[in-house]
Amino acid sequence: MDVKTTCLGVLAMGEATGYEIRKHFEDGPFSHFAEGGFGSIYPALNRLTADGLVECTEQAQDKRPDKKVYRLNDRGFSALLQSLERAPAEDRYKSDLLFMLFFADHIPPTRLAALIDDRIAFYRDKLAQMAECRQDDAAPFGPAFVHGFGACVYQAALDYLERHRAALIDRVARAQAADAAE
Amino acid sequence: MDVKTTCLGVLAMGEATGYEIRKHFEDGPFSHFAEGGFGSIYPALNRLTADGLVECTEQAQDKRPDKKVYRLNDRGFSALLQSLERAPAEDRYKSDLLFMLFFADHIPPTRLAALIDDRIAFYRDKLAQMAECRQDDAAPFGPAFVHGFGACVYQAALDYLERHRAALIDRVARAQAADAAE
DNA sequence: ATTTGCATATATCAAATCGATATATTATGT
DNA sequence: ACATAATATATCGATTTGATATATGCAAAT
Repeated sequence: MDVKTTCLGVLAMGEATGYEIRKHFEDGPFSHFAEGGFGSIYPALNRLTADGLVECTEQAQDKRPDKKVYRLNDRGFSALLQSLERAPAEDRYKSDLLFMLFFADHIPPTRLAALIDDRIAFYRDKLAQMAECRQDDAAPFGPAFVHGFGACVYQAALDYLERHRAALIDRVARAQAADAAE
Repeated sequence: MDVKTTCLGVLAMGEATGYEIRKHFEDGPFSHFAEGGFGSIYPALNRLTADGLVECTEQAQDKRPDKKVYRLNDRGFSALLQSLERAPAEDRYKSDLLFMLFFADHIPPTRLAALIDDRIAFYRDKLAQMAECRQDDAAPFGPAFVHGFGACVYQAALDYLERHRAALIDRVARAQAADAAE
């Protein structure tokens, strides 16, 4: 599922600029499972336009760069539906924090605490933010299902960190103290 | 955290070939939070060798390509510890399946069921596999903490799919039937 | 009996993506 | 007064992905 396809997905929810698509990847309902920076979004939109899957209207703005508003057309919507027929690739998860915590035994306990606390705060924020945006009843079921999945997984991650934080820090502190004493 | 650093991480657990590092990314204790194919691992190992962070011993094999066994040296270990001091990047999660399920309302219920069932089977396998590899008591705490985190999150994802599978499929089926009837 | 596929191993390369930077203006916070 | 964030597009080197090439042994299915 490349950036072109995820852009089609965002545009299926309504017209948007490249800048707005980026925001959807960061904050919106796509943020839990899609990604993409400007460096991939803008070329993708150019390509989609050239391939005739989206249409672009330039809107001049006072004291701002021109907006390029992209809109999905019928061929674009078909392309999106086709992408839903292919077998999904495996999920991909990458976490610097978990890599670091794997080597927790080599990290000072105070830093360990700071790292975990930051992530706890992050998950709390995320969950609070997600709790706010409840859907209206007429909404389609897909987005609600995916939203619920994201919330559920974030909650599990948060709970785990809160439940095991103290034990990890305590054990590492003891081990390091014993090691220093030799 | 680039592939060079994650390779250092794997090599900190013991010497390995590029091929074996790949397997660690796929199955081993790093698989929940690190990634990398041959196309990034082999260049990374060449680079690490050139930079003097790892050492390489070629082992000729009968009827097999030569093995290149890589081993972390002191400078390499220092580099790994230094990477633990930097601020971790945000986690990155990408899921084709969730993208597709976001548009569940456009997917036939039978396919929806197949997609979800496949993922349920995947999570069950993964969790069974993870349950097997228990650690010995003398092991460092970091790997156990990260292992527990992974298991906890996978379990939450599995539970969610099992609990909400039927409702999603049922609702989508009704909506599509109503839509077809017009 | 034979083909198909998987495991062992390294390597390369085009295409895709990332991450930082450039440009320009306004609004907001310190 | 000054710095930072937000709005908006664009580029570009560096990194990563995903597919393919090469070579062989072994096991399982046809």
